[in-house]
Amino acid sequence: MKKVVLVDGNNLLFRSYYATAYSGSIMRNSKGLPTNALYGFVGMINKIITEEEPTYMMVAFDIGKNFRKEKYDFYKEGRSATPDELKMQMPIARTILDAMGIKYVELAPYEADDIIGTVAKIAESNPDYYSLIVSSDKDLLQLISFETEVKLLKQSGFIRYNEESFEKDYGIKPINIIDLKALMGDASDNIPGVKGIGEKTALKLLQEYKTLDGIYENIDSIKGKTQEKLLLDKDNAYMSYEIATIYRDVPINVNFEEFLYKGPDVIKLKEVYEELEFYSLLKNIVVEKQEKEEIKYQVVKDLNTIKLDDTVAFYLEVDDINYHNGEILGMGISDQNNNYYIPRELVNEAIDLLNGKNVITYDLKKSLIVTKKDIPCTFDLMIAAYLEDEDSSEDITKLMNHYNYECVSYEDLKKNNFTRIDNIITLKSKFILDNYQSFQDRLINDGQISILNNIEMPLIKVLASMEASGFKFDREPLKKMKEEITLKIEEITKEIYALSGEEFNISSPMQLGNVLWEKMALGKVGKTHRGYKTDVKTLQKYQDKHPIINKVLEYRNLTKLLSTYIDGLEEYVASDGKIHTIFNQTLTRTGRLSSMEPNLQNIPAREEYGKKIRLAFVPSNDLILSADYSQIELRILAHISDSKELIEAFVNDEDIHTKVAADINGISESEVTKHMRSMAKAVIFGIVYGISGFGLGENLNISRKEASDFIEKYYELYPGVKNYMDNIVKSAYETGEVKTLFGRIRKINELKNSNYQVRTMGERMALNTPIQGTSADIMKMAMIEVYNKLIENHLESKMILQIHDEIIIDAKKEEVETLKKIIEEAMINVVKLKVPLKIEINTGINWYDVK
DNA sequence: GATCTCACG
DNA sequence: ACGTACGTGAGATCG
Repeated sequence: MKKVVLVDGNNLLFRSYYATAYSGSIMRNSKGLPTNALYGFVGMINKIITEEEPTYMMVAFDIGKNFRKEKYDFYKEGRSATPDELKMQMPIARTILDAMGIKYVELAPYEADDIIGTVAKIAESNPDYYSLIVSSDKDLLQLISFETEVKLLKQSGFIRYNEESFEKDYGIKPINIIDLKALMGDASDNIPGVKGIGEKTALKLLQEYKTLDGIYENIDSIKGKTQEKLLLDKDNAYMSYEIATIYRDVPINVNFEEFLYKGPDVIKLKEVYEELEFYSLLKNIVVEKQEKEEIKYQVVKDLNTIKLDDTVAFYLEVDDINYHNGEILGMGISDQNNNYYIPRELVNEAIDLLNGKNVITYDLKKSLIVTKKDIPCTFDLMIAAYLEDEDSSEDITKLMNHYNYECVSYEDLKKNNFTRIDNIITLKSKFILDNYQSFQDRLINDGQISILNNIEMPLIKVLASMEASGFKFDREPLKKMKEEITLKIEEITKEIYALSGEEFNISSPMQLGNVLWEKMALGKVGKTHRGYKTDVKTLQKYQDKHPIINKVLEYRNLTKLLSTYIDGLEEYVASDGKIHTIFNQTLTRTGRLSSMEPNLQNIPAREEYGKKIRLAFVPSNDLILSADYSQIELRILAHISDSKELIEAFVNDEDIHTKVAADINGISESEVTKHMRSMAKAVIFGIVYGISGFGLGENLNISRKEASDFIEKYYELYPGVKNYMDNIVKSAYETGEVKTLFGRIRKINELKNSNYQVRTMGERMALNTPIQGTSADIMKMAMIEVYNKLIENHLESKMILQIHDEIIIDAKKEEVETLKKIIEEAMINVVKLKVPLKIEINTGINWYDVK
């Protein structure tokens, strides 16, 4: 017999909340998050598990609308609202259950009782199962049967009821709990029952007449006041009967294997407890030692002793996370039969042994940079893991730990001065060899193998070449700027102190907030966790209130330029006078690249003064050339939404923002003002992000109503877009993921979250990712093409940067014309959409001058 | 280490 | 009624 334990989750949460809440101050973690209900909840769940040792376990929750309430408003009326402190804990209870390895089920408009009733009913149809229901709610007693028991929780301890013990206690059959409720009502749920009949009378009646029907059939033999009351409230009695009946056919797919209790994911559980600061519970978690891979390897002294199979994995360790400054520590090579450790002095030669083999590694780009060699490699596990939504950080050990390879993290390895490096490196190459195949299979199965083979793998050496080339940096233009800014900051600081009447740290949002919004009372603004909001948008709202606001804005502007860009960038200038960024190819959730140490994708561009930072970015050849896609995301939107109007506009090379402005306002394009055009532009961008009326209103400083009307109008004019938005969200809910035009997948677990906010964010991701991701795919393919063409044509000009829809070339001036042709050809023809792609190319003697 | 702010597409 | 636009990285402050 297999035991199915069914738990009323809401009941447990309420019990544990109120068990401690009345005392006044409730338990919270250091961030102020209330945790009392969760702490009790976890305790109860643990107790259930140890006492009952379930084979299958499920926790049911109430969520959303409630069909009883929909039909009868008075149901549960008068109940005091669930306190916010408890509400906040509810979604976390789900997270805890996930980490505990316990399945939970919730489905509006049903209550937890109904879900439990449904599962118990299905369990009853399997002779192998018997069920135990855990709750303090007596309603659930109606579910008791030969195969189903109820553990009724009491203030302390519990009573365990089966058919027999229930009948002994109550003198009626379990199912007649419904009749009992129908008669006596339930004050806590506001079920009326028959006025004036309580538990005692009701039980006596049921013992005699068995059921509600029985009572009314024999109403004549019931005497006096009781008969009067029963007749008066007959309708109420039957209505109460209906409400009290647990609905046992909730439309859920019940697969008991999903309820199988296999114990917690200790790593996840630890994380959750740490967040909640459940230290006493943390002590009880035992992270089982993963089985240690015993690895045999030989330290290679002579490369001639190595004989490799056709398929080999290698892993190269470098002594700095930022590999541009790193030295090779050593290399591991694994094939089917052997693991070799190659000491650093032999690495360069050993790489030649890989020629002609099927070579697998983790983080090929790093190896290309540090060896400065062309390494043949067909499969980068780091990228495969990224595409499969697994750990793909620069530290391979995260992925290894996930697959039970015990391996010290890179951070700790470095702290220990890279001791035992030979053992660790060979373990890494062995791990790569052991696991690449399953990732390859997964990529083939989900259709992402072409993303790997045709986009990401060829892109690796393009990025490596860009990083290695670097962007030449001339400190000279910034020197004057730095002096100017430093002086100006001093000045403004004094002015701010004078205007506010006190000295404080202007860079501290907390102190600044207190001065502006409390002491000076310049406006009513929103709060953050720590104090008042002081961001640009908030400040701008009160710009005219007091001259100090503009001073603060200027202070912010200048300190940002100084610390992040002027001082910040200088630190990254290498001995060759260039800045070598690192492109992270396995980070963003949409498929875009990111750039770090330093980030060259966010160098000031929008504001004239900040833009002067770009004066320092100079060619190592003759010119900086920039090629950027015009409105690529909108063109992609036009394509994938198949919007007739948008496609036509792009095909005719119309100014899309002007066109939309004209359409929305019902005027001709020549009548569109600048203002109208920029409004339209904001609407269009908003749409791509999954905007709300509120959001657009905030952004454009117009009323929410006006903003909503704008959006509405847009949908009317471009029904294809609206249609796309609805469909993509719908399919994302069905499949839990979205894809780009080329099949790159993004899983969106947020859509399964029980929290409304998280879910709507998931919907916006679903909307935006195919657009942003497709654009990223296209740009990556174009870059590969440009790179290959540069080599084919033996050009000395180098691609050095990508900023999402733009590439930057360090150009030789005599190559500019050829470059323009090559780039245009590559970027425009990389894919055929229903709309043409369009690019713009500009050059300048430095990055600032590119126009 | 988390939070706030701000730079980019 | 909720809370309110997608994707990033970095510096300063705070606890």
